[in-house]
Amino acid sequence: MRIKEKIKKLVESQLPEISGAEISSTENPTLGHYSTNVAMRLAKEQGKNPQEVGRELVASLEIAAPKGFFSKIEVAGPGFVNFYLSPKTLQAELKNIYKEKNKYGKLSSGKGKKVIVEYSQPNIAKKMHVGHLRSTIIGDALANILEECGYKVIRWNYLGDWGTQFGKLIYAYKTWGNKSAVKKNPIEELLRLYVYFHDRVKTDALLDDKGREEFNKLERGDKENRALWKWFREESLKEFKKVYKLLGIDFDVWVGESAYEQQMAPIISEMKKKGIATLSEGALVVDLAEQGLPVALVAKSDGASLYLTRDLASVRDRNKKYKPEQIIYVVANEQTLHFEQMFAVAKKMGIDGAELRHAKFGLVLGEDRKKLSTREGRAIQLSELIAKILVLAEDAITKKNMNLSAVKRKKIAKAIGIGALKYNDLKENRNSDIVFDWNRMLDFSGNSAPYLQYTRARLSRIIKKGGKISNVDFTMLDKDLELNLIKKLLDFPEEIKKSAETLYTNNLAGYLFSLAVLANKFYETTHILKEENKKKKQAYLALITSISSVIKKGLGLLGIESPEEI
RNA sequence: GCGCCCGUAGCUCAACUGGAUAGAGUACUUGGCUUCGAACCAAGGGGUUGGGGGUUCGAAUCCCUCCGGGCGCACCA
Repeated sequence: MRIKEKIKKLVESQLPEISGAEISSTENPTLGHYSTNVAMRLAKEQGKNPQEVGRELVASLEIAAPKGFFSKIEVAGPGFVNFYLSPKTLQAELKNIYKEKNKYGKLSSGKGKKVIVEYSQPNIAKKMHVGHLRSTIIGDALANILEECGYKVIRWNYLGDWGTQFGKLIYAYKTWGNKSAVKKNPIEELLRLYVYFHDRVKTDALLDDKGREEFNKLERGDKENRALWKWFREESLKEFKKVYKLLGIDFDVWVGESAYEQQMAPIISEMKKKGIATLSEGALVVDLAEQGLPVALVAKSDGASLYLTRDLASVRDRNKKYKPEQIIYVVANEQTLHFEQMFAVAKKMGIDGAELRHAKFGLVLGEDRKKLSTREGRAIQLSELIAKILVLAEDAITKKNMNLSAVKRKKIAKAIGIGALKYNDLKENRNSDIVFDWNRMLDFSGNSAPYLQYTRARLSRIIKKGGKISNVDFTMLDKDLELNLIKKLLDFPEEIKKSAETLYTNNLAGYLFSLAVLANKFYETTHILKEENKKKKQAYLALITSISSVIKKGLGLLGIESPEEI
């Protein structure tokens, strides 16, 4: 980023009339290392020929640029100005990167600021399924990335531990369930009851009212219902924590919707008092026509609270307690309207503080392109998915590497299997729906976590065998591939920054993959340990040390381990 | 019916948010292990970016329209 900033300042110094020259890092090295489109922008404004404007700019830049910094600046294509860094500049940059070691990539843009990332949000008394997986791993990665940018990140697991669903479950338990069955196999049994309830609703519409009734009792503090709720919640948490442990994911705050039930009455009366909420068909609603949104329901006609209302209470509470700069909700697309409404109501109520952002992601669909629903029992369970992938990973490792101890093999299987699972989601633009496909989840080749892990494991072996690195002469690295690798390393902080701003992870994943592709090319074409020129060998070792470190750190940001050997 | 998202190579997806010759993986064909770990590398074919129109130096990206898919739209979360 330093380099990019330098070029930006340089261009702006030559073009005082332009505000904010845009410099982009070029993908294709034949088009320079960096480029700018200011000449085209300027030409448009002034009605001039873009290439001519470009040539003028290049002429003045050549005088203004520090000597030897660029090897070439040229106008190309429709009027781009392309910058080619000199080998000297690249070598000097690598020297810095090498010195920074694992600190390289750390940014300070978020320093002194707090951000709450809310993710995972499993529902009590249900199993986590593939849908929760997306929120969990995207949220975890975003939290890591924001942390790398200097933010103090609060990882929040907002449990679905309140709502009518518990009324339904309690009704189902009281009607068809029994204590010993739940004790024996808590989650299985509760899930069975829940699915059974929804089956029965299809033929008996009155059941929905029964469920609401039980929830209402729960909300009013009915002792029996309270006890049941508490029991179900505890059993579920135990189950969730097992899954999180396997995924290597943890949270700072485990506060769910139930925490805000006390604040429902005051917040509802406040909305009434402020004239924001009005009665409609017995329920309390907020009109959002001005915002171009449908009416939002904030309290049911029986007085019971709703999701949206609890979310509002939570926003207010979070602002008060943590004073975050942002609250980021990592929640699926299907809830887009809910968040638009919630943000709009919050604004109307004058709840200010954190910027509220919905980092939405596409659904996981079945092979029939339909939503996988828990109610119909169609969802693939997370624990089942993880178990399967761990077995497969271990098989693959056994085939590749016979000499590992059982303990080591298990450990590596976890890194590979879980890594593949996570990377599979994180490499994609989170907006698109995903059609669930076992084969894709279990693919360990090509653009996948195991490819990156493998790349680093090979480099690690060389570094280990290469011995101590000292007195590195970076000018030894002068071949195209070597210089391209350095340029690629230079892009790392920029990719982290971009991910933090856009809340996307796919650019970072794609960056790591393209770095690994170059690294493997280098590996195949340059036999480092056999290099007879000692100075060259040292420089090669230093280069791959930096590459290995960036891959490790990049994967770490995505929540993926990269063991020294796999 | 209304709103939001999407449609790119056989399949799964990118494309720096309006930039250069639309790129990867996978599958397929071919070549490379006595050489730092072949979960790798090299080479090849594969496209009217769903159709049509518009905006401008420049469109997969923005606007209009049609076709196809997904998800929402008052007492679930």
